[in-house]
Amino acid sequence: MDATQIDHVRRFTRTVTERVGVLHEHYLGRERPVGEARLLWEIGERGQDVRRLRERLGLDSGYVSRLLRSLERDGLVTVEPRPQDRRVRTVKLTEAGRAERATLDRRSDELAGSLLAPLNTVQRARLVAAMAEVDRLLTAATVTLDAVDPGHPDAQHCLRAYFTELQERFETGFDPARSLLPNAGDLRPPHGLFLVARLHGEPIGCAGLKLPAGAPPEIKRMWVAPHARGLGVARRLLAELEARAAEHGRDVLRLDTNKALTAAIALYHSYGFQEVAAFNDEPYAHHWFEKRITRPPSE
Amino acid sequence: MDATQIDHVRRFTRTVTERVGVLHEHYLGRERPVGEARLLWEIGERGQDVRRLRERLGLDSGYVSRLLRSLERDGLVTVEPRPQDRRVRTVKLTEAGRAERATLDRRSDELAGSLLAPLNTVQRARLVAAMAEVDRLLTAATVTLDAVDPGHPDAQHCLRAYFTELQERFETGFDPARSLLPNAGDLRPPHGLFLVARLHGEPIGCAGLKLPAGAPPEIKRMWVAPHARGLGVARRLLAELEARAAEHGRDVLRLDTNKALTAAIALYHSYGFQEVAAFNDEPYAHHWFEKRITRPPSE
DNA sequence: TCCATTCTCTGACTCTAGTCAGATAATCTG
DNA sequence: CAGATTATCTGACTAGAGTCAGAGAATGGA
Repeated sequence: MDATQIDHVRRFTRTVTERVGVLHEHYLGRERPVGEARLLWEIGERGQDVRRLRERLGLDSGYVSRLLRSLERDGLVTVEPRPQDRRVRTVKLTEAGRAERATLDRRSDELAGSLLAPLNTVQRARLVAAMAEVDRLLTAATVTLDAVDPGHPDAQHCLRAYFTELQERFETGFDPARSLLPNAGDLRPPHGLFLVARLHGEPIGCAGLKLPAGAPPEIKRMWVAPHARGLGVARRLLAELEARAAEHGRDVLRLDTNKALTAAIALYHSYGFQEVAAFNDEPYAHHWFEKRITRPPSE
Repeated sequence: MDATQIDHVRRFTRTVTERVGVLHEHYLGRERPVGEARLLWEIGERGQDVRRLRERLGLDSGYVSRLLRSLERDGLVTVEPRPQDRRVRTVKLTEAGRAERATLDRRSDELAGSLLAPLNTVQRARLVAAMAEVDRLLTAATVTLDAVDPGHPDAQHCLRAYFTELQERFETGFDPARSLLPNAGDLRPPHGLFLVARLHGEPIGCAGLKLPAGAPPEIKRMWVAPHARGLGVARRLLAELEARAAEHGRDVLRLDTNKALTAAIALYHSYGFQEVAAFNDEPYAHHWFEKRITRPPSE
């Protein structure tokens, strides 16, 4: 990370906070305080639990409560206990609330328009492309990787989604019980580990590492949610597993995969894996890969 | 401006305000309120007039005064009347103020670093490049063009800078009195007009249009400050003059230029001007251009 | 010289945004 | 069923950010 990079980022944050920040206030913070507007937005068309709102916006419970009272007074929302659990309260937009949210929506469009308006067609296209790139990479930078127990709800969520996807994509279908790793529970220390990738707290990907005694470690159950693809999450998962395997003193990494998973196969190649002869009799595998582990790539 | 462009911009502002905005608060708003920090930053190493600070930050005079008192109490700045005009007060950083500003500076670097940290080398390079592009184009979008009297201080500033530059770049030097337009005062209605481009209120470029009765309008005195080049300001000035000439019912636009101004010549070509035979005897001109005016390009 | 103007400051406000310490009600656990 | 836990609410605060109406000093112009 060199000084000119830092300098560019600083210029960027300065320009953006000045230009976008100021306009943001100007367009969105007009007749409604920003806190209420954010809440109104986050409630969404279909309603939300108060608890979730608090989590999503990272706000104090008392504060949210007060904001909701204010929105309620203005007739924009209704707050009611959830029938199944009357401690939890659910917020819904009223007709007026929906209308207010729609104007916020329109303001957002106006803001976007005002940023583009002074530019000519070529500049606009470039700005939009650059913004999409910044958006994508900043989003990628907020993805966190954590080792969790394979039984953790987030891990289970990813595994279920993974199995469903395999079921759809393999020509033979997929039944985890017939695979060589029927039980993901094996992917916990000391026999392995399991990583979950999260974006804004939501699980969006996973990868497991099997650490058999006396045999090379194997990558298993790697998956990234469709909406999170293109962020480099899979590559980060690979790098993290490689680093962890190295920490365990291992010097080679293995994996097997199905011919239907073309994107994954391309990733393994580009990440430095070499195709090798079958080293197990996984019924769903068509390709086997191996990579010698060095120190984790210094950055 | 289509819907997917708007959508990309909206995603961008959302991601950026969430990620950059939050970190900004976290890193910069620590021991000092944001208002004071901004002020401290804007004072700069060499001191500033209070009036200028107010203008730059767009703050109420009472508010700035209060912020300065607070910084003064903390021993970070000294405020003194300016000897020439004792109404105006000038703020200077003390040693402690300079130190505080340096820590803000370091925090800014840390913020930038934290944005880049989770990414790998390739992603970093891409993010930085995209940020530089966004920065450049958002800056370009904040440039304003206004018709002013050629005698306006901002116009005079640009003309002086323009003449100085020509003096340096023409092999023969340049003396405005020997040119065909000795007096820029002719570039005011009804015989012409004069545009000034400004960025954050500072003049960064200009262009004049001569509207002689019975002859095609001519572009004169077009200049963009070196630090503002690459923002498409010259192109915008051309487009604006073209539109104004069209409003005056004119259907052709002319200009002459010196062979030393290669970038300008390239711009004229790419903007649709055709080189023509000399239509005047401007002593400093080597090339003469003409363009038929249509309706201003619709965007 | 006097009056208008410019620049800054002070006092008295307002509104957001948010924190913190309980109180209360519903639900879960043993 | 008692006690712990969870989800929400209320009251009492604080700090930041800014507005507005003058007051007062210095300066410029007729």
